[in-house]
Amino acid sequence: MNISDAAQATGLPAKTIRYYEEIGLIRPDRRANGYRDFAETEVHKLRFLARARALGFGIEDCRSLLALWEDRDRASADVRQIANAHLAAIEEKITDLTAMRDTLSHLVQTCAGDTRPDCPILKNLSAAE
Amino acid sequence: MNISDAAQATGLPAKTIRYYEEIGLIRPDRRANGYRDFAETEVHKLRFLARARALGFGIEDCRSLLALWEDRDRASADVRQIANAHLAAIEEKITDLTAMRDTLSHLVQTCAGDTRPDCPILKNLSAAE
DNA sequence: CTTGACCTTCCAGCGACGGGAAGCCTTATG
DNA sequence: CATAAGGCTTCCCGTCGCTGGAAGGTCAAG
Repeated sequence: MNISDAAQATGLPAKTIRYYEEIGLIRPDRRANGYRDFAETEVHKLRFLARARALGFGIEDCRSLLALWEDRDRASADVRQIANAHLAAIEEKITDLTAMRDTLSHLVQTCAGDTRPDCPILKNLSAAE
Repeated sequence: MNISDAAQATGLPAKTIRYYEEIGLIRPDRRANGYRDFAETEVHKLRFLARARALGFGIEDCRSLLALWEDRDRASADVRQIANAHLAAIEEKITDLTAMRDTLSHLVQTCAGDTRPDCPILKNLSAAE
């Protein structure tokens, strides 16, 4: 299986797949001509990675999760701990973004948005009380 | 006013202030010895930038907002348009993060988190249905 | 005069890729 | 069999907004 087929099968760009190999997340075989040759197990790993990334896990978390996935003697507590920490980080981001959204949406609503220069948005940026 | 005083006055790290000068957001004076000398107007700009960044505006947005701020003939519509676009981007991020959080929090709750290897989190990553 | 705290510039790195160049390999067509 | 198109390879630079650190000049206190 060539890289473009693996890309098609996983939804990941070929560039990303090469990058994952470079940083040691996957280890596809090589043919005599130097082309990567993706076995089904590597494709499966790529799909795993794609889903973990879609849930926002960072690369190092993905590396850990992948290792746990391949370890049949893992403790689910280890997986849960990673997921839990990530969940907390996401919730913090949501909190921050929500605060920004509330402030901004209030400012946008109070701004006339016409040709006059008077603007509560700039006023707020200029001197938040 | 030296850079560390400006940093103190604005809450921005000195490194960040130097960076803002490098990319042309501010233009502090220089003394004979090469030290930057921050007038009150530059400090004011820095405070403006700090607040805009805290609301999540990107550097280029900050540049535009700063230009509008200094333009007494601006139209508030221009300010509002930038803020509105940014608001939409934030809301999209919140939507994405919320979806991640919902999925993750469900998975974390259904994972026993003990010494057994069985784990719905890995199961989900392995094959989301 | 020395010490230590400033200040300066420059260079490298973060995360997770993406763009594009230069060059080899394969496949389809004339 | 030659050629063209497309796929594959590696390599290097750019993204965004800083942050850390090195090497060296400057200043104020004792």
